[in-house]
Amino acid sequence: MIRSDAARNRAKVLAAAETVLGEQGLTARMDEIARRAGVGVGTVYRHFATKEALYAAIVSARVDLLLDEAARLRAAAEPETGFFRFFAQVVADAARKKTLTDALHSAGIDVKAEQAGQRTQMREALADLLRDAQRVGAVRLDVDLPEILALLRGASMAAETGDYSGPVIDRTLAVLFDGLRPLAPPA
Amino acid sequence: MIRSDAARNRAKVLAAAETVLGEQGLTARMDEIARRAGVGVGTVYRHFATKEALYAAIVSARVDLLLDEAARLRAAAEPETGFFRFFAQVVADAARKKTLTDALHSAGIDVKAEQAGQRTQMREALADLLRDAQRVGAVRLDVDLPEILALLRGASMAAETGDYSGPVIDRTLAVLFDGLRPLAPPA
DNA sequence: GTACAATCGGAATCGTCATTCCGCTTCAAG
DNA sequence: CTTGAAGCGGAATGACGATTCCGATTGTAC
Repeated sequence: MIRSDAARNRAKVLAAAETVLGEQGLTARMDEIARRAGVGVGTVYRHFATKEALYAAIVSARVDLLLDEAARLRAAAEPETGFFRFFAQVVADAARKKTLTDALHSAGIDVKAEQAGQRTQMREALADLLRDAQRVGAVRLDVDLPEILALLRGASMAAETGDYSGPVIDRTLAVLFDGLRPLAPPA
Repeated sequence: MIRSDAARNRAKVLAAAETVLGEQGLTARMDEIARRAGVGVGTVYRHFATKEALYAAIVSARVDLLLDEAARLRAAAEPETGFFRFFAQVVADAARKKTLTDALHSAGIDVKAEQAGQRTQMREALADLLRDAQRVGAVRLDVDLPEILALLRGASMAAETGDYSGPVIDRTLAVLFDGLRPLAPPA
């Protein structure tokens, strides 16, 4: 039987962590997270073995949501827009909260099995959407997944760190998307 | 009179720091820098008050080089290509070494006066090159500096953190540049 | 060659967290 | 209502590194 207070506290910790990590990223202190959850540090550690584990739990949940969104877009069978919508979705998500997945990664912190799996899934989801879009001529044929990943990462990181207004993000994406469309009929 | 050994050591420290910080970024330890410079930590501190100061000195030098390049491109009076060349130059520089300017910034470390000045200069250099390119129709008119900065930051950060091969970077930039070109004559 | 100030090197210090520990409290089964 | 187990709070611990300190060196001026 799971104690009711334990469940409640776990939820409070997750919520607080999502907020604090979203605001301060990896530099946030465990004390701060505990404080905002209205709980002692010990309690945080009872639920999550380590700062990294707590972080992973949060990121993982967000990635799952994005993967769902990808599946939904794919099912909608609108290959002309699905890819672009998903791309925009990811960037919007990054803008909302500091994910710092890349910071984590570049900091050399090991990517755990679960995360590796998600990474693969994300990659596949993008590849699928991209292929669909290319099939119907919505995206030029001479781009491949690596370029897409680079563009998506770049856009996400910029959105994450910078302090851009919505309109700027929209215009930035517009430029990117135009670049991805098929070239005008060559001379 | 500046002692000859002091000058020599300062140079050694700078060189080592450029290498080490370039490889490991901000997480590099002062001991490591000292060791690679073949010098004691105390010596490092005699020349640079703080890790941040050392870091700033290096970044500052690199930015100056980029600013020179911008001026040179502007003087070359080839408005069609200057902007694009500079953009590619910055990204290539980021790919070569971890600048981590943004990491620094997002870490909340104060930007000193000198750096603020360089930031402004960089901004102006880009604005100039952009204006020139737009004047001759090499870049679409509905993009402005903020979007350019977002794109440049995104591309640089992706290049910095990721492990992309040269060809991928080239294709990525190609997409970006195509997106920045004037739209094909509307229907 | 001598003297003195500028430098050195690197051990010791200090501060900052993540993580651990443990006596106290609270839940829920009987 | 009683009791044992699970959970709690938060002080204490431990590691890691930046920065400081100071006796030993070394460069330069005279």
